[in-house]
Amino acid sequence: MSLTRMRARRATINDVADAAGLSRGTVSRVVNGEKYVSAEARMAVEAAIAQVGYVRNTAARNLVTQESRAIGLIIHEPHSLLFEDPNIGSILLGANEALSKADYQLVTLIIDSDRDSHRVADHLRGGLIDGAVIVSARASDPIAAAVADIGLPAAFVGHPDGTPDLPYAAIDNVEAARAITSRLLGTGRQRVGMIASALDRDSGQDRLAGFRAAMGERYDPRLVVEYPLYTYAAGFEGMQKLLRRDPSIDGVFAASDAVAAGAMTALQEAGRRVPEDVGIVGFDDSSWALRCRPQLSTVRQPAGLLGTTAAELVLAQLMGLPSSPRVLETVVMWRGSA
Amino acid sequence: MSLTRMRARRATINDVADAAGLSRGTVSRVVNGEKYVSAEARMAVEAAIAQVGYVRNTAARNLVTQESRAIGLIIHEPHSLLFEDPNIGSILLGANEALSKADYQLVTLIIDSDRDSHRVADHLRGGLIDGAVIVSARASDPIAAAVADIGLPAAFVGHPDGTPDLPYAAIDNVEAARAITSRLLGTGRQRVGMIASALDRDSGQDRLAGFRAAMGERYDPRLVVEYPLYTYAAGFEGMQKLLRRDPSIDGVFAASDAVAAGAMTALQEAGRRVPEDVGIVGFDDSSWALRCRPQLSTVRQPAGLLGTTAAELVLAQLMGLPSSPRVLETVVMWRGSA
DNA sequence: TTGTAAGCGTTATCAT
DNA sequence: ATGATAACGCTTACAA
Repeated sequence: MSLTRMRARRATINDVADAAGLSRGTVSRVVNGEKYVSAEARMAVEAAIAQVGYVRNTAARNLVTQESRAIGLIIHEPHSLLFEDPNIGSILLGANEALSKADYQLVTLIIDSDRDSHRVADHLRGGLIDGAVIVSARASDPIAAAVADIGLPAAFVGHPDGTPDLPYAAIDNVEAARAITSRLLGTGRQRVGMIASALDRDSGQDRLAGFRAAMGERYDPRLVVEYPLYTYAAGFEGMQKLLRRDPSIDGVFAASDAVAAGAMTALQEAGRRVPEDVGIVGFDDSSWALRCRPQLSTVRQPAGLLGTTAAELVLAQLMGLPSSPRVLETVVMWRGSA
Repeated sequence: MSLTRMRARRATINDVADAAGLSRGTVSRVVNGEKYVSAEARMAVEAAIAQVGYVRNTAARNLVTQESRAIGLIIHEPHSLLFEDPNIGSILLGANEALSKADYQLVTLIIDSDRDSHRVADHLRGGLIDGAVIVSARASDPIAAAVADIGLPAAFVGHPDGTPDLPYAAIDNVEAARAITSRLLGTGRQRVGMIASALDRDSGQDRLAGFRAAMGERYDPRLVVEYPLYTYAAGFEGMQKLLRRDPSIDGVFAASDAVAAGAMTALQEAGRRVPEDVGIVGFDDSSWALRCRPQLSTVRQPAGLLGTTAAELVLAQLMGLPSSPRVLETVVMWRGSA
């Protein structure tokens, strides 16, 4: 006595062909909307499809066509950033939009452990994906190797150094940081510091470098504090530390809006007025910026466009076109916080 | 004259077999780490693999094994929520953790247009995925149909009604809303209102129902305002509206922490002290809660666990185990805002 | 322990 | 316009 199978075998193209009294070839042509099928054949096939409940097996199709029409987007962020950083959502949506338009499926793969890292690398190698957009890769992890391994068309968002020679979509963090710091200086501040973050990433390093460049002679390492992540908490603690180090501080560049928001809270709790007593500027022009009171002066980073551009970079490679790095414009948004 | 092909054909298992002087079968056994291969054969194969640069084609493998060891996570959120709602990141990470442990690859599919909706549905149907976790499906969209179509093992996060009879991982929004509203009432407030949101979703409806239940006789529809999204902006505007409607309002339940944060800002700009003049409570215990001054009293929603549980629900189905809805505990976090 | 060969469900080429 | 038939790259009985 045997148990009844719960789920019936999926109908194949053969079942359709049989039901329609036609060949597999014809069925395939109908399914793919090709020319050269008679109206009657088409109708017969369509009826048969409905009758047997056929849906095409994409895996089999991919095997023969040698493409998947899917692009991976790999996110490798520290746990907390997935929550705090609004850019990443915009990047995702931007990439999705570009790919959707080209009729590619975006599949997002997240890396949150070594195990993930290897599994994702295998996924890339396996031919399940035609290309990849890589958000914040670590130079060391297996992803870069996998991409190189099989010459997978890929592009970075951002521009970590030490990574393979791939096209990227990025902004000029040093120039943008220099610009907003100069503007802050332009309000007449005498003692300006920075809450730097994520120095293990190119963006973190570059923003610090830009700050330093703008400060020139006035740069004082004692007025710079460093935190590993672009978080509200980093800003809050960082500002308290700066205040302790030099109570006369009257300006601060925070490495991101989240950091700036934390700093503003710390400042206000310490009884300093913003922007009268201390001016504060951020980076990103994320939703944080408008939420602060006063609203944040910051650098607008075109997060969505970064995603879109990176996606287009891999699309270009897929079409055999040359694709080279693209650096996008940023603009200083001057509001009430400085 | 013909152009040189840029990328060489990928090595197949046949190439390895040839290079090693062994059969495909043996190579396959080595690759899959099976028993019954001699040490010398294994070494020869490994050498050959390295020599020809072989990586197995997963699509082909999936075709024959009839599984992909991948689970889709479908996110269908209005644009803005992907940025404002921190829960979704937690859900993602939670699901990923559970699947990673079971050696499944989580692939996140996002839906941001009708076009996406259909493409994703095809992706599900195509056999590229063994199961799906669905975050906030609309009852109407093609996803539910696709899942039903082929009987794909799936589970919801949350519990939209009108959706097919699938297991889900959710919290009891009405009970939780009732609980925190009661607590707010317990502080002696006389005029308490609500900023309701997302009434097109089960969570939005249920939170309103819970509020209403807690208010009983005291429920006054004039003290309830509604907004489509759980956003800071909704809270800000909603609070202003409530204040206009009844300046004597002294308590408010916001449908989410983001909403509560907006409300708090509006209150403070209007010169009301929190919690002295008006008490405010939120929902989620997201990172917003600790960011507010005073910190938010709110309902802790175990977002990560929701993701984990939903993932386990589909894993169970994959193993042929029964899987039934699971409702997770929430707890009231009482802090300074009321 | 290893080799052989039959699929997995498609698409694509070539006759007809 | 349609039908055979050969791939696509792999796993897996079954035989040896």
